[in-house]
Amino acid sequence: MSIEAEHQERPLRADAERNREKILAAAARVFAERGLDATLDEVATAAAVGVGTVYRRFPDKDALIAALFEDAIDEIAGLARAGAEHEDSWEGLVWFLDQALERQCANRGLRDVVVGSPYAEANLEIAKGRIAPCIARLVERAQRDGRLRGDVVAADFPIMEMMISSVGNMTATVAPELWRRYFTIILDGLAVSRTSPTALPEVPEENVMNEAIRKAHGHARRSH
Amino acid sequence: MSIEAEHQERPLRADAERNREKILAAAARVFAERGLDATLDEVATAAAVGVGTVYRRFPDKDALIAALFEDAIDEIAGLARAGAEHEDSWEGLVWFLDQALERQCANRGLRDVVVGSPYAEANLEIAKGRIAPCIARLVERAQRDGRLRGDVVAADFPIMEMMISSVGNMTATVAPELWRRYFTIILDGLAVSRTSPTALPEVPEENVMNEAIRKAHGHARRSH
DNA sequence: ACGTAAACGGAACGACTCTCTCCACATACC
DNA sequence: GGTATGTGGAGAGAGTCGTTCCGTTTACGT
Repeated sequence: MSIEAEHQERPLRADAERNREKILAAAARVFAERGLDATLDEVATAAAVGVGTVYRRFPDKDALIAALFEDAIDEIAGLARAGAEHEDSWEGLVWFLDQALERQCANRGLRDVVVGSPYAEANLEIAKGRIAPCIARLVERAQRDGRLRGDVVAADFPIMEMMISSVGNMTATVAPELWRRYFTIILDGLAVSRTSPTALPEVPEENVMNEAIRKAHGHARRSH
Repeated sequence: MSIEAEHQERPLRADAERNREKILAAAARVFAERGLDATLDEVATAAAVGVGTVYRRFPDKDALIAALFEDAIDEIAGLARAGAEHEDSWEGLVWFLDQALERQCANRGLRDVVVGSPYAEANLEIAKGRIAPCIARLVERAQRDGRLRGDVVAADFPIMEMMISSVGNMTATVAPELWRRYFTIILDGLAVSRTSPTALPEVPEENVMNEAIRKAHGHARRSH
């Protein structure tokens, strides 16, 4: 109709482009640490920018979140496909879970997206849909090879991931690798048979729980 | 000093006592379903009583929560002691975990208390302190008997409990027994050795996760 | 029966929180 | 140097939730 069918909007002014990048970087940091509940004011402050600037680049919070996490979700789907190419089916599955968990445990925002926060739900469910079939293939192959117990089902895996990443996120600041203990225990439970347990990494301090709880309340305090 | 040293305050008027009970019952129901974030207005409505009445009986929200959960926490400590009396140390441990999880998975409020919500923290930490040593004894005994893998530690158990109960609470309305699958898998991972996996209960529907997520957003929706 | 202390309901208060808008002011680019 | 573009951040607007207050009702002793 008008001038030309150029969906490409005119390039941003140099400073605007610079700020856009600062915002994305800051948002990535803030959402990773605090989860998707973090305020856009926090993001703006972390980017050394005003909130208004954030809203000039991204129509609303959901759009910013979608822009940040669409790639991350596709990356996970890619990992699942890569795992399927491992010659050993069990190790392919374990490798995929390890990689996915590493990301979700280090990034509270990513976990929120995957587990399903109210944010950007609509914008990201198509992306999330791409993961399920990949996992299904990984699981079936490991079961055919007699390595993965036959009574688990593909749908169990997202649930176990969210279970493990709940530990990961809770203890992220206190003992960032602690989730691997429970991941190892679960893997030992998923194997068809084994003669002795796989060695566990990083013994937890007597009071990780308490410290994690204390820290968590620092940022999520109720009013009173 | 005065009239007499009767800490016992004069008995409540009949209707007041009746309401006190209605409030406690309603609070138990509401907190079990919605967790400690539930409003006192919700509790009052569920008790068919005004908020003012709740505040006449309990100085504040924390006091109500403490009144409700102090017993529940002591009960868990009791379960741990009971588990220690089982002749088979492994089965004693499993029995205790099962009992504790049954309670925490059916009761989101109890889980919040144990995992450490900001509510009534001060009021209940003494009660919580009674549990840890009981678990330690259970764990050590099962390890001495060579049934429980030696590289786990008592402090791992509260963490695994919170992991499993996170599934329990998330899927409570959709598939209330689903957590038992992951409990079983973890037990298989905790045993020193086994030749074949323990049968898993209740296969999850293809989309439990999604439904659970959808339901969860029903009650915890952000503003927008 | 009746008077009064006790209890009641629930509107409203106050103190937050968080998204998003608005506009006087600054800046990059032609 | 002129102007479209971009900026900051105060504050509007819509919540949420614990707690209080007080006009009304009710149980209970006399």
